[in-house]
Amino acid sequence: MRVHRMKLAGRPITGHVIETTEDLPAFAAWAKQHREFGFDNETTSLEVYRPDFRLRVSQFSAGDQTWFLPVERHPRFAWYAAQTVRHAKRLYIHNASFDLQVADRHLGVPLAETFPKTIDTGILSRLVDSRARKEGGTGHSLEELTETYIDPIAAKDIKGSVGQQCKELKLKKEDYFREVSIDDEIYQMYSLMDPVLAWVLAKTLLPKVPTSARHLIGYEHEIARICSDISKNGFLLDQPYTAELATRLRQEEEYWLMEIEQEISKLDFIDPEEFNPGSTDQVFEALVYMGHTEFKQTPSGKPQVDDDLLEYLAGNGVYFARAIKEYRKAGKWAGTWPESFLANADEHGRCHANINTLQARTGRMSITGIPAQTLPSGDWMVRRCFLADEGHVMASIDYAAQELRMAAALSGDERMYAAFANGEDLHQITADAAGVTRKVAKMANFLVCYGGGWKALVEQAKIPEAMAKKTIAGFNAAYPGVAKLAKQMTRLAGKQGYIETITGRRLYVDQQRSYSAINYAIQSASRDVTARGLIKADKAGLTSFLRLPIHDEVVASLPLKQAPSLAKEIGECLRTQIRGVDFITDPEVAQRSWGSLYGADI
DNA sequence: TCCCCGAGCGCC
DNA sequence: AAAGGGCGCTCGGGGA
Repeated sequence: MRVHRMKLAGRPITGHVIETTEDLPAFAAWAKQHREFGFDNETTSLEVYRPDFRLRVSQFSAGDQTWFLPVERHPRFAWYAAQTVRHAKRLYIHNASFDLQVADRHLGVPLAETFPKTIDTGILSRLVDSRARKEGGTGHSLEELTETYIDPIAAKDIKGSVGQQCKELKLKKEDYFREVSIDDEIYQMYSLMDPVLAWVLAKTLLPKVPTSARHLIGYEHEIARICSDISKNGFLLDQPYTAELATRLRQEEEYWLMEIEQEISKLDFIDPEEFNPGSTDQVFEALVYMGHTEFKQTPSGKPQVDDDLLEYLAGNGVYFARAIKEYRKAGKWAGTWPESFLANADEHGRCHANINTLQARTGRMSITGIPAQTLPSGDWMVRRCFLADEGHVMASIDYAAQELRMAAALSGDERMYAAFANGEDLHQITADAAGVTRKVAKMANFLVCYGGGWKALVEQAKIPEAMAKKTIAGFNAAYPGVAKLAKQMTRLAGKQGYIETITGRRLYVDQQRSYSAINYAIQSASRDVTARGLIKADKAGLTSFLRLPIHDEVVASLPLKQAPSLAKEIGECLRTQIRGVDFITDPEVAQRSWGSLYGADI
């Protein structure tokens, strides 16, 4: 046994490092005396389901005592870690979705057993203040929370020591946790402190959750458990198709690169060998040499070379612009999607998305790993990479105009309410009121919910100022209740610095942008509509069919024969009513691939 | 060399 | 009066 004497906020902390099986009885005796533990794991990476992933250490703490079990050393260490997790009545964990999926997969303690007794400090932190640090909040990393709530010096030490060690060991940060020796003193002390911090943070944060949001604590843990189950399910990848797609896109990229070099070699000013078409600055320079002088500016004042500009130039016969556009697209598509899917797949060819259930400041979820919320929807080729399970077909269950319905529910606008109740076309109503096309009116409808104004509409719809102003005025005339709500919420946000959603969530709003309050209220409450739907679907025993939640949609893999009825059942679970407004869903069943919901024929 | 950030673009 | 909300990922560039 090795003992580390540490300090946190002036108080002594004793760290015990188990080295041999002879140390285990002391750990067992200590663990037996406690029912509440801070819990954490050190692993080789964050990708729990990759074949080369390993659990290295499990750490438990209670009060000022903390223990380090090097489970990679001996199966008995893992057994003791599993027993302690089982024996606990309460676990305090920072970002529990990760550690509990680790415990599920590598210690054999199922999510259904661990989640109900867990307090996740990541969840608490987001209920106290959902903002990232750069948005003016505390942030949500262990280091940031420690700095804010416990001990700034300890926080700095933690981060500093690992950073310094990386330099000393000549390791990149991403390699550190895999390569560092388990006997390393700094690694041990860093690891020993984490569960202590989770324990202290939990006790500190619990009373800081606003009263209105108290009831969300259990609810958010439930959602986190369901989404962990969905992550664990994984999404089957069509590996041959995906590999072929990646190759094809890289070939396209190569082709366009040669075309670009051709064009550049026509200029005397630039060496084609030196030219990098991925660099916005260099593309700008080349365009200037070619005689183009009109550029918009980016927010930081640099010349803007975006798709709009390239498209415009390509339309005017500038082949170089077209080549750059196609080159960019092919490279981005290959790298962001098919190649990353292949790299992410587990040994059964399944990709496990990492679902951050409270990522956005509005509480909206985000998904990494499979960046599911960013896949192209105008083209099926990327979604075609994913398949329903053997004997299954893909289904999508999405809400019809979820956010606009929320605008109706929150504002109580009679015209909007009636439009939904009677199945009228909301976009047409705005179009008629403003005397513009339905397409422009539709943009305006969404824009107003985003807190936007006529200027944004000019940009998006590419229409003259006067028409944009007329459209926004038309919207306000058609739905006066929404305009009134926007005004009210803006005023409230400006006055108290935050708003409270209909589910009780407190959302801080930047003073300079208090107009965004209405969007926060709509987006956040909409997120809770989907999240409540997930809970209902889970209670109905449908979680094993779910593959991804995507804002206002759930993607599922359903057994072929029961697919229509199961899709309908999921749809019923998601469906709800708020203040008399129906949140209806539209279940859709297609073929085997996700792409078949977007036009692919398989 | 590593890390962070802005620009750009994909989605809801 | 007007104010476009929320994400993830990649790349290049520049600072440490």
